[in-house]
Amino acid sequence: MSKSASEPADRRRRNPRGEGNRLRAEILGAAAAILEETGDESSVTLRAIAREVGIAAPSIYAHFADREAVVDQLVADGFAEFTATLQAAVSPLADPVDRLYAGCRAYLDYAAERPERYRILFHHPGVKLRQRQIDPLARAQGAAALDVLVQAISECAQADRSATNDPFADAVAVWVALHGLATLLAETPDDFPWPDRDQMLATLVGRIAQITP
Amino acid sequence: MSKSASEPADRRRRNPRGEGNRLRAEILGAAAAILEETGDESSVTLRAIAREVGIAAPSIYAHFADREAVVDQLVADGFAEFTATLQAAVSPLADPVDRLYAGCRAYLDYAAERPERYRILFHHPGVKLRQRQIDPLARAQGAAALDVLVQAISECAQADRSATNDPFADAVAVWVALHGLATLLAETPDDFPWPDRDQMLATLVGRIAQITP
DNA sequence: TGTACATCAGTGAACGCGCGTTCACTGATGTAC
DNA sequence: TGTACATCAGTGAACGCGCGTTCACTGATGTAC
Repeated sequence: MSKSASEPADRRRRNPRGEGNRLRAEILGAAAAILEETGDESSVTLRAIAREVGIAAPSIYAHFADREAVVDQLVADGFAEFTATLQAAVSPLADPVDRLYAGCRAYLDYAAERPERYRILFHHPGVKLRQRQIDPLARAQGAAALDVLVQAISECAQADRSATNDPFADAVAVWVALHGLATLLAETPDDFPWPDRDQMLATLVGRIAQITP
Repeated sequence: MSKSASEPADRRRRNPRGEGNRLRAEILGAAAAILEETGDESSVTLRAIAREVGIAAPSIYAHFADREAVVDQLVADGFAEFTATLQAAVSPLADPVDRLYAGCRAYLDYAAERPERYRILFHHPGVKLRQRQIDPLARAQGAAALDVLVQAISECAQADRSATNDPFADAVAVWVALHGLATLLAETPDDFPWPDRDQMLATLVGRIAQITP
């Protein structure tokens, strides 16, 4: 009916000349949606993406070299988003202990809200994939995410709020614990008797980073 | 050549009447091998299993209802094996702190030696799978594995070697940390600057379970 | 001991499906005149 | 302003593949007599 030319939801209207990137973004969005809905990376097929977007499958090749390239971009974008989320959670706070806990909470929240998106950041199925070059940008983003924890713990130590004498090792330990908690929360049967989330965080983060009470 | 009748490696000799279970075991072994080699559950196909064992694919249906049943059995057997490994590591030791650390070390060793086998214990890809009934036996085995940690920490507390006042919550926290460490050790790039494994264990287990020095 | 026969572990061909990818193409859009 | 044309975003048919699963079957094994 109403074919108002500027309607952004007016989907299958072909994109004007310079704006091929609109389709590119739609492809990535559809891929992310399928990943989250199915909970299975192997369900993110070019044909499923094309169905979701409403295009023909070969149209994707104008924007990505192959299926692998789409998934790689999903991982790269996910790392950027994840790291930005952590940094945004930490930056407005002044107290170093508050910053540490806020970063950890943001970590768990991200994993809870986008469990599959989170998962693909740290799991690359298939031996061949694991031997493939890891995108250096994604790598840097991952390092930046870990650095949020390293910095927070260092600040705690400087403010005499942490007894750590190896902030990096302790940040890695906190990361390990957060990763375990994030993934197991998503996999555990509904009736598993999880302790309270904040008690859990206090146990894991507070004790591992040796936060003084 | 030598067709010595009792040769166990004499593969494609048809099994005698009552021993159809021999093929069943071969199927599971092949499935486990494929899983570990490819690092990808979706590579464990009935046809791949049949190729590996040296049978026709439909032969599998005499022993399993469908592909799903094979993977389910892999998970169930994995849980039994994993739990038995933990218990075996703990049982010969007397000192409660030694028992706790031995259990944790066995946990990490199992995950390092059979990374994919370990992974499928705690990750069920696909939303539908996650809604499927979890095998009650596997569930009980999982609870028994966690119980190794709960008992060890309780014993530490009773021997005044741990300051915990909630052994279950602290055992869950240790489990979370072990799971995170086990999975991240397998996924991290080769040049990631991991702290020493025993330092890592001391940090995670010692601090979380509040082991007194 | 010898023979006929029932059992049942395993087979081979076939099905329909969804996939990634290729290829030659179409037709709306923007531009040159 | 009007028309011819080049561009290029997106198409539709087709390919070969590996998959799960079905079906009617085969033929070695063990047993009954």
